[in-house]
Amino acid sequence: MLKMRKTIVIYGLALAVLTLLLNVLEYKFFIRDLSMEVYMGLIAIMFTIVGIWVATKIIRRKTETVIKEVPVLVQQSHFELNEKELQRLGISNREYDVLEQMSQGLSNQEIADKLYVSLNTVKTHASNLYIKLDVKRRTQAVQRAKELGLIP
Amino acid sequence: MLKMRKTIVIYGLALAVLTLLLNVLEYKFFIRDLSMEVYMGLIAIMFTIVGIWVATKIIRRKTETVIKEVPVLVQQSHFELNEKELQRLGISNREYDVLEQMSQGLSNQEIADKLYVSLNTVKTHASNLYIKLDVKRRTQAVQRAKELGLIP
DNA sequence: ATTCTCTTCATACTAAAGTATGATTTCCAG
DNA sequence: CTGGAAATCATACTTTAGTATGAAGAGAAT
Repeated sequence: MLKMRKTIVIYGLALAVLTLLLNVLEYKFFIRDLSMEVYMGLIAIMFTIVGIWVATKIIRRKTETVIKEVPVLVQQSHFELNEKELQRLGISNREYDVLEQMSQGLSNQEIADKLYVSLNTVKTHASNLYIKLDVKRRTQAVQRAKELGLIP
Repeated sequence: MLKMRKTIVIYGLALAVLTLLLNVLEYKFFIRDLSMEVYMGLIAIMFTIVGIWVATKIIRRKTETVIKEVPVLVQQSHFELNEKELQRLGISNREYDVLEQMSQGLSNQEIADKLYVSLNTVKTHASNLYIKLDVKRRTQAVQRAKELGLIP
């Protein structure tokens, strides 16, 4: 609002200066000889320019901010482990580790290497997992685990 | 640019109308009696308003577009098959059938029974799939296929 | 007509997965 | 301190998965 007042002051001054200028021109160069239409046209154009200038001064600060909401697909960033299900099914820590690696598509041997245990150990954990998840194969285990929110 | 031309036309018309109006006023109501300053002031104010109007018409198009990225969790509720990938990888119809059943956690034998083909046929399709998907195991194949949008 | 892909299937393997059982150690709770 | 769960591993075995190779019919494309 402070700037508004400033704009009005500037506008008033500009008007005064132009009026003076026109008066000076009027008496010094006999512009009165020109037809009224041309005279008015000049003033009109001048003040249209002034108007545009004023408008830009005012409106520049009132730029319409169009907030365009662009939907961004987020790949499952919100996974939260369903610990209740884990407990309910009685899945142990190590079994869960194996399940995780399984869901990454690793073979039993690769899981064994990653977890620093023997192949047989992984097989045992896997077998126990299948019983607890009530499935027969690892592909089903991964499917079921995802359904139950045990893995992302 | 089309809109610019339209604005100019409107402006020209407005100027003409106002000039005419002033001429009519001039001869009918003896406005000439008013001092030149007041007369000019009125014209100035009028055309300042016109200028502002023109300016708003022009400037309104300078809207600041703030692109706000809204994260949208897509729970893959509506799956749309990525046929381009299927073609790119050269996966045949039958191979895709096997892939689908595979992702359901079925064994090769179960898939064979479901598709009314022999176990060996399923194995062949599976093997070819692994080559095309560049994976080694069915678990990885399912994973990869999901990433590529081949299966839900 | 013949080349090519898809589909089917077989045989013969190798590799991996999965089951069953038992043993050992560690660690926690009753 | 002791019974039980958890974790580890082994041996032995069965079942599935996966590879390699070849073959043959069907249909589309050239």
